[in-house]
Amino acid sequence: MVLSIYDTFSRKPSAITSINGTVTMYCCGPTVYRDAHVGNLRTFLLSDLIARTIRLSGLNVEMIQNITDVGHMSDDFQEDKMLEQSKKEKIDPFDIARKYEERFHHDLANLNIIPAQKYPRASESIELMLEMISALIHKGSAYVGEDGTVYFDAQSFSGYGQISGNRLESLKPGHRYEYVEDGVKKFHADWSLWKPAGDRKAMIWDSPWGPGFPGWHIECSAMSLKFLHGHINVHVGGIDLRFPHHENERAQSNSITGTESVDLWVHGEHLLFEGRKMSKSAGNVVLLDDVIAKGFDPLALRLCFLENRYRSQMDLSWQSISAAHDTIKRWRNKIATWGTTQRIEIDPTILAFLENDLDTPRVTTYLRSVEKDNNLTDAQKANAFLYADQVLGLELSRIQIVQELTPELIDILEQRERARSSKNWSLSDELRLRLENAGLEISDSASGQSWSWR
RNA sequence: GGUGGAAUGGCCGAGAGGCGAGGCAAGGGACUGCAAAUCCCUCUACACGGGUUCAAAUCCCGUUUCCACCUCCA
Repeated sequence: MVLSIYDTFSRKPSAITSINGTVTMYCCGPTVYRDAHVGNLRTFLLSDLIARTIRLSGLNVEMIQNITDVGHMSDDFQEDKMLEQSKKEKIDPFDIARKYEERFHHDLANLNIIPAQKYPRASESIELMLEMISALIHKGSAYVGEDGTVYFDAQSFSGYGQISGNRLESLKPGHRYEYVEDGVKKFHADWSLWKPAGDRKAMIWDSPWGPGFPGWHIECSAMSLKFLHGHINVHVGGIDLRFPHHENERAQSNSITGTESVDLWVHGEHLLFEGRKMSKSAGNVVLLDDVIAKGFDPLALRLCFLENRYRSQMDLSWQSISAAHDTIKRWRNKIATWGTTQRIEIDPTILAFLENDLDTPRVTTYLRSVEKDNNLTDAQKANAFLYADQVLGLELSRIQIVQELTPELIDILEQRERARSSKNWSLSDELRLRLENAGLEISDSASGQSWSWR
């Protein structure tokens, strides 16, 4: 069996395809003009879960994730997001890109996401895009407007709208915003592949149509086809990219290859915080560093995500992160006492849950029942947890990290030991409170006090 | 207006037509000098109105409310 996952295009779960035992995967990556918030990270985690499950089924994965560092226009200011942030921080736009790109990788590592094989940058793939734009013009799928902008001709692609369910006619009004007819496009749904530089001085490149910069959608078509050898088995991204980004990407790629370039379109639903989509304007943005700063294991966030279906909107709260933090800690402690096995046996139940559209909530529920089942041996329990952890990625076999105690804390611990042996309970309780405020957990037993970090 | 989803107890959330997942919080108990941790127990819900069926949270029709997307977005 292999992973079967919900395909937005066909609107039903479909078995993952592969070529000679390898699944090619493309994941829409970040625009590196700011930190990724935990909602962004939920989508990046989805790619990781897919890749890990595919490997558990015995197939290889070749995975690419792009870094958008040019051409992503901001609607508010009609300016490139990179350049906008560059002005704000008063540093070179490429330095902005490298800064947030590094932080993106840092976040992925903290969430125990296995890196892709390659993270191609849009700014380093301009040649690829220029080639593709020329090819699209040559095929009659694109045209050069009077202002020097190269547009994709939406009507040239008959399947336009099949991913999102939108129809070209229905899109006409441009309902959300006051629609401004710019008069250069031939058709309202056409989009730009290459834009002339105009007044712009930074992040521009020469092209057959004069100096300028690429449109946002073309980078994914160019990089996915190039780096995944012309065909993508699985394409992953957030639900909001379904339209227009993926719709446009599909039109571009298919016009080039003349076939269906992507087998499966997988979309992750949004994360809500306090019942609303996490966004800057709503003021409810949470970063992974915020989670860590509150003393939570970043993998507690990972567990929170795993306990919800990737296709459901989920509402995150500090309470649920805290609960997940405690659960991971308990599991690690128990596994340490059960003993880790040398060889992990396949657990068909867990594998079946995962291969059934990444049903991670069922896996975690199953693990909780294994945890409580008195008919299982410790070795059997450990095996189930460690087998699942190959995909869950919660580092359940990790021994608690022992941080150095400060001399002050050591002193308080010794004082408390003495207070306890002389049965000075009020002093003992006071000292315990001080230790707990410093982030320790104290437990007393017949053999004396012991401590651990929260 | 178009498009894609959703509605389950104090909260979060699985649900396959057929004895009410699970978690968190809360309350009670065991253990403890007291706690913490751990373990045991308790708390019986499916938006509304119809329909199909021996049987509906689940299927069908309608209604209401909510979220998201409609050329910024993970």
